[in-house]
Amino acid sequence: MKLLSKTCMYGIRAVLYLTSLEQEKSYVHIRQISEHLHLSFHFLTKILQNLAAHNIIDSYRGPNGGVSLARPARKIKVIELINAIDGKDSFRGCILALPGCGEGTPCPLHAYWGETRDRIKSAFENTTLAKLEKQITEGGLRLI
Amino acid sequence: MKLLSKTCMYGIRAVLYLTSLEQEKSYVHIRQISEHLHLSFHFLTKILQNLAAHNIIDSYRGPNGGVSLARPARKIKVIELINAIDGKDSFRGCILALPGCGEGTPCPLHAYWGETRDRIKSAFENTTLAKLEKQITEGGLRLI
DNA sequence: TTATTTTCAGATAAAATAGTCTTAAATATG
DNA sequence: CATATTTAAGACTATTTTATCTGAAAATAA
Ligand code: SF4
Ligand code: SF4
Repeated sequence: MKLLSKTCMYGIRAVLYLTSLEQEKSYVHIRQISEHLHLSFHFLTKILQNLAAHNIIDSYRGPNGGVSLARPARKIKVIELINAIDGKDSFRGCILALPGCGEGTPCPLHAYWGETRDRIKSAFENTTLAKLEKQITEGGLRLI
Repeated sequence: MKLLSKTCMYGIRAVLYLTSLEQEKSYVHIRQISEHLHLSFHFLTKILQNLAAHNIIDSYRGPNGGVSLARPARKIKVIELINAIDGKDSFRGCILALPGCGEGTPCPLHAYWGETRDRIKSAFENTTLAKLEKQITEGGLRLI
C-alpha cells in the first residue's frame, strides 16, 4: 500500500522544512534543504523544479538564490503538492483496476474503498502547510 | 495512491472468480480464469503459484488439474491474499518514509494517516471471500 | 508406454519509478 | 568585464514492478 510516491514524500518534507524556517521571503538553498533532510541534492532539485512550475514555491538563481514558498503557508494545501507531483488522478485509482470502471456497476470492493479514499483525499484538501507546521512545533514532531 | 499492487488486484479477482463458481472441490484451469478475467495466463499462473504456496488455494497438475480454494470461502480473509502477495508489511508503510520511523516521535502526517490505515487494514481483516461474493451476487457487482 | 495436458520454476524482457550526472542559464560581486 | 554561485534542463543510469517466454515436472488418457 503506497499512499504517496517517494518523490511526493520528499517534496512534502522539503516544503515543510521551508515552512518551518518561516523566513519572510528570503530564498533557501536547495543544498541546505537536501543536507538537512538527508536527500539527494540533484533529485530534490528536480522535485522542487516541478513544484516551482506549479507555483507552489518560487525559485531564484545565482548567489543568494534558492527556493521559498510562493504563498503564505496557510494558503498552501497539501493536496496541491500531491496533485503536482503524483498527478491529478492520483486519488482516482481504484482497488481492482477493472477495465472501463467507474461507469457501470462497481466491483465488490468499491464500497469499502470509495468512501475511505475520499476521506483521505479530503484530509489532504483541508490541511495546509501552516496547519501541519503548527503540529510540528506543538507536538515535537519531526521531519527527519 | 496505490492501495494494492496490480499483482494483488489480479490475485483477488482470480480468487473471487473461483469463489463465484463455488464448485465442491473440483479444480478450475488457470487458463479458464485468465481468459474470463482477461489477464495474462502466465502472469496469473505465477500469482496463483504464490497463493498456493501460502495455502490459500490448492493446485493440481495434469488434465483435470487446475486450482481451487484451499478452504471454504468464508474461512479465507482478504487480508491473507494481500499479505501473501504484497507482503506482511504492506500496511506498515507510512506517509513520509522517515528513516527509522515508528520508534521515536512521529512525523506531522502520522496522525492523519495511522488511523485511516488501520481502518483500511481491519476492513480487509474482517472481510472474507464469502462476504464479498455475497455482495457480488446480491448487488450485481462485477469482476471483469 | 507414449502422447497430451496442465501446473511449476526460473530466465528474460518491458515499463514504471527512483536516482545520478553533466552542461547551460541566470545572478551577484569584485 | 570575469568569476563564482546557484537553479534549470535534460540525458543517463539503477531499481522495482509488471509481464512474457521456455522448458521441466506431474498427472492423465490412449
Ligand atoms: S468499482 Fe471502484 S474499486 Fe472497483 S474497480 Fe471500479 S473504481 Fe475500482
Ligand atoms: S510518523 Fe508515521 S507517517 Fe510519519 S514517517 Fe513515521 S510511520 Fe510514517
